[in-house]
Formats: sequence, structure tokens, C-alpha cells
Amino acid sequence: MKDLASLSCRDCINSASLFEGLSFEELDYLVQHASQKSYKKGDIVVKEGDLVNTISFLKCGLLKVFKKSPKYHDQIINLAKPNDCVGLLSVFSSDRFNYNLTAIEDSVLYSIEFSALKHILFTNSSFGLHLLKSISNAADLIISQTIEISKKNSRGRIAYCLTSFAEEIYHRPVFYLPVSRKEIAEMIGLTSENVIRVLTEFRRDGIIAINGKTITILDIERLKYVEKNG
Amino acid sequence: MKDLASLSCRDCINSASLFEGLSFEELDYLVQHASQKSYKKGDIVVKEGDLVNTISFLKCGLLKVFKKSPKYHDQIINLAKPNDCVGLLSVFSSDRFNYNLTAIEDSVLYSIEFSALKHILFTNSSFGLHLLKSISNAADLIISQTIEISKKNSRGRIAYCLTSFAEEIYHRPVFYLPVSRKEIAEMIGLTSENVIRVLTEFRRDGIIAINGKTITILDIERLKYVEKNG
DNA sequence: CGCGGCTTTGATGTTCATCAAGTAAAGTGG
DNA sequence: CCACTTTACTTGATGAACATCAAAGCCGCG
Repeated sequence: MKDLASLSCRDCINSASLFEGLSFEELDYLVQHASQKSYKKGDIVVKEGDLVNTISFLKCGLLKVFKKSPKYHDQIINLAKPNDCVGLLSVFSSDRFNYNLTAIEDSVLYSIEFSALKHILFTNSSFGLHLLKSISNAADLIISQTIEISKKNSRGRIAYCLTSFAEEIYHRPVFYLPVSRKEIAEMIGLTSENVIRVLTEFRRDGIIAINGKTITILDIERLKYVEKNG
Repeated sequence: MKDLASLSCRDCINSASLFEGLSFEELDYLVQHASQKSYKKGDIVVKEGDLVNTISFLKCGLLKVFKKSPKYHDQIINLAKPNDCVGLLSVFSSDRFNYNLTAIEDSVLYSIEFSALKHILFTNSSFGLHLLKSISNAADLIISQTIEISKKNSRGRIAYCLTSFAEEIYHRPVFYLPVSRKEIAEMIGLTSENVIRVLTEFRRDGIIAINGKTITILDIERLKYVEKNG
């Protein structure tokens, strides 16, 4: 049983682009300092202020990364999908998480002790460069997404949201929405009422079909047009 | 003359927190692969798509970091102040700049060849960790600023903008605005008309005084209240 | 079975963008 | 140095987009 778990850890680490270029010995070392943990939909994975002592990435499932706001709604920063590194930013910038993580699907997380990662970093500096690239990319992505979103109107934002579910996360035109309308609103800076209104509009226009939480994208071209010109 | 230039480079590198913990030899090595360049207000420092082969930081002056938009206005991402590392994100995430840099005050930039930095990185891995921290912090800051701004109304955004000029950049309540009203608008996602309207409001409310491009903050408490509750 | 949260729709209001028009300032060429 | 052009700034009027408020139906869950 222990071996199976190790094995799957090893597989997971092998497949993570973050660890490309490491030797077998280094990978083994990481596996020996790694563990996996499962979370049910709705479970809290990390709370803002929690100590960071591992670097984690998502094997399967979906997490929402968000900041709590005392007065307003929460602000969802992005969704972490399988193979994404979780909290890559926080790991280095402080010893505590700046964000909250919650599972919005049943999820499995692989965690490598930060000290083990540092050990590799100290003995293999090209790994450091690799890490730098990964972090820069992750940050660049979040920044440019946020900027792009903020330039769009409500229709453009919803279109953006739907296409990324279909293309980035589920890789198919029919999917079960893992988030509530309110959470969509928190992702793209709208109110839940307006999210609903735009979704209804898209349905009436024949761009999508809605069945509760199941969305079918009927006209991806039109959706992308709206995303671009919204 | 050459020695003087070296010396000032050395001073500059010494004072940059990025290079804390490096040995004298390592610092010397960096200095030997560094150069400085001056820019006049309005000069283009870097264009989106330019090759990145140095890592630079601002000795003095002020730069605006922005993305061009074909249809809309430009989007100003942040302002780089003295001692800020410029394009720290782009350096590692790609071999080309993702952003434009323009001097909005007369500025002096120190640039270290990226290859020299890599050399240090390969021989000193704690420097890698240090770099990771710097990049994470820079990214974290931009992300949280962008999120904070997007939650505020127009008054809150202008208040944010004014307090950061007074406290982060100029460290005094009276300052000459280095940017046009239009550029303020591009920083905080408003139109120039509304920037002007809110500034006039603040003036009428006795929160600030305006004399062309010179702003005097009369009531910082009230300004911060507006920033917080806007 | 009833409570609370999520969803939906409609009515209303606020905020901000857009349009328009005029003034001030700053750069340009003779 | 002055006419000329252009760009920045300012104010008002109008409209569109989105938030807010309200009410009702739905669903899941203790």
C-alpha cells in the first residue's frame, strides 16, 4: 500500500513540468519527502495565513484560489487545475499563504516538503532557473488575465469564463459547472444577478444550453467573438 | 571616468536588496558586467517584444510599465520607482519583454547582463532563493494591487493613486504629478474626464489643492478614509 | 417538513462612459 | 518671437451598463 502511494507520487512528480531535467536520484529524493492528500468538494485546503512548508500541485480535481474580504464578497483569483502548482507565489514570497484554497471538486494534492525542494535547489542551480521561469510564468498569466478581464464588459467576461471552462479545464463543450453563479461573479467582478442575466441571454441567443449546472456550448465561434469584442 | 562609473555601479549594486548576501567577488563580477544608461523624460526604455538580455533596476527617476492595446487605451500596470527591479517578471518567463517601459521622469537605469546573473546563480544557489523571493514579492504586489483597485469606486481609486504618489513615491504631501490625467485614468481603469471630476471634487472638499500638475494633500486622513471606503 | 442558501426575474437607481464644446498650455515652424 | 497646430485639461449633458433592492420559486439538508 505504501509502495503504491510512493509509486503514484513518483508518477506524479515525473509528469510535472516543474521537475523536468532532474536526475533519478533527485526525483527519488523528492518522492521520499512527498505525500498526497485527498479533499472532498467543499473542503478547505489552505487558509490565508497558514504556514507554508510544502510546495504542492494538483493531481486531480479543481481548487479555487481566493482572497477573503471583510466587507465585500470574496475575490476569486484563479482556479487551479490538474498539474498546476498551488501557491507557487506564496511559497517564496513569505512563510505564510496569502490566499485561501478550497476544493470545488474532489481533489488530490501532492505536497513536497519545502526543505527538500530547497535541498535540490542548493545542489542543482539549473533547477533554480527552472523554478524562476515557472513562477514568472504563473505570475505573468494571472496579471495579464486580470488585465484582460477588466477591459471587458459583462458579456465578454462571461464568454471568457465559459470558454476557459470548456477549453482550459474540461477540454469539452459539455461540462458540469463546478462553481455557483455567485462564484462566477466573484471570479470576474460582477454580481450573481448579472451573471445569470448574461447566461440567460446567451441561452436565448443559442450560444449555449443550460441545464442546471450543466452547460453546453453550442456555438463556440460566436462565444469567442463575444469574448473578443466584449 | 570609467572608474567613477564603475564605482557608482558598485554603490548601486551594493544598495540593491536583490544582491544582499553576495560576496565581494560576486559583486565585483556583476559590476564588471553592468552598465548604466540615462533616459530623458518621455524616452522609450523598452518596447514590448524587445529581447531581454539584462536585468535592470532604476537608480533614479520613474518609469511607467504598460501594455499597448490596439483598440482601447494603453493599460498602465505599475510605476517603477528607484531601486525597483525592472521587468523582473519578463526576464525569466520569456526571452522577450511582455511590457513597455517609458521614462516619465529623467531616469538612470543600471543593467546587469543576464548571463552574468546566471553565472552567479549557478555558483551560488542561495542567491537563487533570494531571486525567487524577490520575484514572488513583486508579482504578489502587482496582483494584490490590481485586485484591490478593481474593488474600489472612482473616488477610492483616485484616493489610492494620490496616497501612493505621496507616500510610496515622493514621501511628501506636495508633489509634481509626473503623469497626465489620461495616464492616471490608464493606471486605475477610468476615463480622463472622470479622473478630472473626482480631482475637482476632492479639491472642493478641501482634501487636496491643485495647481496644474502640482498636488498638495491637505487632509491625508480623509483621503485614506475615502481610499478605504471607496 | 421547514429552513437557508442558490437561482431567477423584474423594477429602480447609481455610477461611470461617452459625446460635445470650449479653454488653457505646450510644442512647431516660419 | 509670434502665429499656428496640437495636445492636455475642464465642464456639462446624456445615455448605457451594471448594481441594488425586492419577491418568488427551487433545491438540498438537517
